[in-house]
Amino acid sequence: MRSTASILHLDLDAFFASVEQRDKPSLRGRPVIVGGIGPRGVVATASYEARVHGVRSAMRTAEARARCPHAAFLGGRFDAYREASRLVMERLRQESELIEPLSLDEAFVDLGAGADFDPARVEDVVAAIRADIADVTGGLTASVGVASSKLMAKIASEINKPDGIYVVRPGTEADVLGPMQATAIPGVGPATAERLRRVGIATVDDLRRPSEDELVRLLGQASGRSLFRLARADDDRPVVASREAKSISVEDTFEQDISDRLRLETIIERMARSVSARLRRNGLSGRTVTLKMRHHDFETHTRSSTLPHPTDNARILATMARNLLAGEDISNGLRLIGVGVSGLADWVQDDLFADVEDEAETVEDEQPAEDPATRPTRWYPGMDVHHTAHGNGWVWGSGLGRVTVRFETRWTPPGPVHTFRADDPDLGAGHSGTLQA
DNA sequence: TCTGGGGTCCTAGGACCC
DNA sequence: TCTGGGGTCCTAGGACCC
Repeated sequence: MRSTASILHLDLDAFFASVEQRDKPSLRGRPVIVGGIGPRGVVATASYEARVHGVRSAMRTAEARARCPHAAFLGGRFDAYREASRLVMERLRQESELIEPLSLDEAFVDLGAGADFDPARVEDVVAAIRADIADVTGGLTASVGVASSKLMAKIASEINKPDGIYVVRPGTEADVLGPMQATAIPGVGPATAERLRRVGIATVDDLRRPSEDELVRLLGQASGRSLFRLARADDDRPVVASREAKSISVEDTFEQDISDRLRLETIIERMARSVSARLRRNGLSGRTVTLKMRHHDFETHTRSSTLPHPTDNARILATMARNLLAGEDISNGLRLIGVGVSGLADWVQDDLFADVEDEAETVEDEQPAEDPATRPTRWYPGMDVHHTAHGNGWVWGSGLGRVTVRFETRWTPPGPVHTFRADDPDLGAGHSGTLQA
């Protein structure tokens, strides 16, 4: 723990939903819910207008619909989120070269790594950052915490959320933290909270009573020791600029359980191609292939096997994953399957045999599935579209061979709605993103 | 029409080696 | 015909985060 408040944590408010409201003027001020649209979907982000009705992240979309039927339910446009995120991270990097992104909407910044940081001026620095972020992203707001450690900066950014800032004065960390629930400490989730509750620990102050050895007995070596220190706001973890990926994976929950082995194998092959493509795009290869299976009753198993040498070859990955499926009883059906690769190396072994076939595979990387049951919907709510006569808009809804589009963009007032045939040749996918024209 | 998708880290047991 | 300890790798599962 350093003596100055020079670690900043920034968290964009209701990020996915805010980007949607920015780009869809008719949704501004209205409840917006971004996440899985299907029968088994869950909420990724709810706008604050939806949170008023009790809608939360990770809630089933069906429950969110019941709580907030008048909300707009959107499938998500990750290209747009990535672009907004890139602009935010770029701005943070102007403040200090030492920034640690945690996800698209969150990052730590080590202000102390900047040469001329003046702790007395933090509030001004943060005000400038937030003004610039709103400027470059078209109005997105962020919540910011500044403190002498990562732990307290992250906790501080929650305090005045949304669109707020909180600076923890050095020396007051333990006092700020003490009265909070133990679950305020990142890493204390439902399971840990329940274990703590059973021994009468609810708040961080409670968490300071047991000895370190008692916490280790209760929670294990790593959690016990780290929680003993974090409860006292004792945290000297550095801001770390970039971390290398440890694994790459793809998974899919089916609308209905699948027990047909051939269909599952087809899906596995498609997933192996997708993982292979991502490995190649990043110049990586991996040794361990993991097949994840979630059964009809939600019981989840993984099976893995490890190659002597790393590969990025789609056929090898697919064969390994298919072999892992072979030993499993799937007669009651699977609700989810996933293919992952770990043991990553940032080099690719020369493959003496597969070069020719690889060329062909590269071409078919990430093609849509042939299987109608798993093919992505052509028109999903929220998706950007373009019509030759009406211009740019977004899909409001679709079904029964029709698609309804609202023609408006980030830079227009709320626009009109028109319905087309789903196969209307004048209608096509638009550019997800923030570039004008 | 219960319960996403993409990750990270930790634990624990067994194999194998020294 | 043993007895032990340490280290590393692999596999499986679980907690947690956004």
